[in-house]
Parts: sequence; structure tokens; C-alpha cells
Amino acid sequence: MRKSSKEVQREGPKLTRQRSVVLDVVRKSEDHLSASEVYESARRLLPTISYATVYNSLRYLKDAGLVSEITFGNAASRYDGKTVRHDHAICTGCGKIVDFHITESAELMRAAARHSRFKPDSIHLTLRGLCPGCRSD
Amino acid sequence: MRKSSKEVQREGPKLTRQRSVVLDVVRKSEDHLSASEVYESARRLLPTISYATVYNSLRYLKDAGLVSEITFGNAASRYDGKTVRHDHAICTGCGKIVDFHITESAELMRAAARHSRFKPDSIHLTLRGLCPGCRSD
DNA sequence: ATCTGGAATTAGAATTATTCTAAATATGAA
DNA sequence: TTCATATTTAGAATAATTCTAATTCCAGAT
Repeated sequence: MRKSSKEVQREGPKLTRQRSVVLDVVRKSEDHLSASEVYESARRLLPTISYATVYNSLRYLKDAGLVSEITFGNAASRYDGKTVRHDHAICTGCGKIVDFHITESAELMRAAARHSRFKPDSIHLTLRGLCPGCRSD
Repeated sequence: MRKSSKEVQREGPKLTRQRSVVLDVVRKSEDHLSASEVYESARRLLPTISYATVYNSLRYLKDAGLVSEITFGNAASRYDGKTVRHDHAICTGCGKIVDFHITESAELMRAAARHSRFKPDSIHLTLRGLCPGCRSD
């Protein structure tokens, strides 16, 4: 066997059955699921899937840019099928997470880079407050 | 004993020895310490202090508005003696956290509130990128 | 059709951060 | 002093996530 032939097409099965099930679960969900919620749903579609595989798949998909991970405080990570840049609002009443999009994010990132002296990569903003449901308590 | 008399001056020892040691440690530190780093330092000043007390104190101080807690990804929380509103840049190279301050935060919060329909409470932005040290690799 | 090597999956153990529990201690008022 | 309450302590418990080692899968080579 020649080295070159192996090197050229060294592609394992990238989007395996379990990874695509995990991707489906995240994409089909309206809200932002935690890893254990993903596991529960994935198990309905593929009962033999393991917890570790859910974590591995989420990481793989995140690295591949197919899902994004959101973290708030010390709560469990949540996963989002929406991969275009956007921001999050979290309700201090019920914990609900809502996506929103700020139009001036590019200027904002430049301003932040200027103030911090960092070479910017991405910016994310988090609004904390009461969601429409909780503001009318 | 009358109820009223108790209600009026129901004040325990608010800033105990251990709490003020924890506060000192957080305030004196240049960078943003994790709970275990706070514990290590606090122990040098008060060797009998326990891990649980460090956590309890950090929570107490946070609720009292004397320290603030920052979280990134699934890493351990870090604590900041700076309590005026500010933002954070995190280096994707070395993990270093740097404070900065965006001047237009009030408008930004209004814009975020408008887009998310939340009743705003606070806003925080996170810049991800390379710190001055790491950008010249 | 079988072999083989690397990648992926599995189950469960291990790790890490944090919180909880119950007993002991300190504090300040009566 | 005594009492009630708040705090501290040590260690157990919990929760999220990662690691480990054994097994399985798959594509390409034989």
C-alpha cells in the first residue's frame, strides 16, 4: 500500500448514524436543549445510543459548525441548531432562553477589540431580564 | 420577648472574619480567581477556613454586591472584585480574562430589550479572541 | 469474500465543580 | 447566663462532563 493513497482519502464516516440523529434532535427542537434532553430524545430514535456518544456527537457537530453551544452561569450547556451569529436573552424568572439578533454587532466587536486590545474572533451578548411571560406576574 | 423588637434589629454578624478574608483575597488579586484559588489564598490568612465557607462567602458577597461572578463555557466560575458594570474578553489562546468597558452599554441594553421583548435587567458582552500576548505567536 | 487499521461507539468509572447535611460553634440580645 | 439564630466545618452527595478500555463498524486492500 502506498502512503499517498491513504493520505489522500483519509476520511472516516464523518456523519454517522448517531451523529445525524443528534443533529436532527437539536435542529428539530424549538428551544435550546441540554445534553441530557438531547440524550432522551435521541434514544427514542436510536435506543442503543449512549450518553457518551451524545456528548461526543455534540462536540463533533459543534466543531463542524453545525450546532452551537450556549452556557449560562453554572447551568448545564444548551445546544442550538442555529449557527448564524446571534445573541441570547435569559429570563431571570423562568430561565427561558430566547434568541435575538443585534444589527450593529460588527461595530460592537470592533469597539470591544479596541478597548480590550484583543484580536477579535467573535462577540456575544447576553441580556438578563424578564421574558414577556414573566414580566406580567 | 416581643415580636417587634426582634424584627427591628434582626441583624446577625454580617461580615464575619471568613467573609472578610474571602473579600480581601478577591479584591487584592489582579486577575480573576476561581473558587479553589480563593480557597488556597484564604487558607493562608485563616488556615481553618473550609471549602464550603469559601463558597458560602462568595455567594453571600455576590448577593451583597461586593464581588461579581463570571462564567465562561463549562469552566469553573471566577470571581471579580470589580462590581461596576463591565464586560470581558477571553483569550482563546491562553484563557486569560481581561476586563473592558463599552461606553454605549445603555443603548445596547435598550436595543437588546427591543429585539428580545424582555424587560431588561443587565447586559453583558463577551469578546472572544487573542490577547496581546498570544496574537504575536 | 475476507482481512485490517483507524475511527466511532458503548458502558461504566472517574473527575470536577458545586451544593447539601448535620453537628459544632459563635454571636448578640434578653 | 441562656436562648435563638446565624455561621462554620468536614465530609458526603449531586450533577455535568470527560475518560477508559473493550467492542464494533467501515472503507479500502488483499
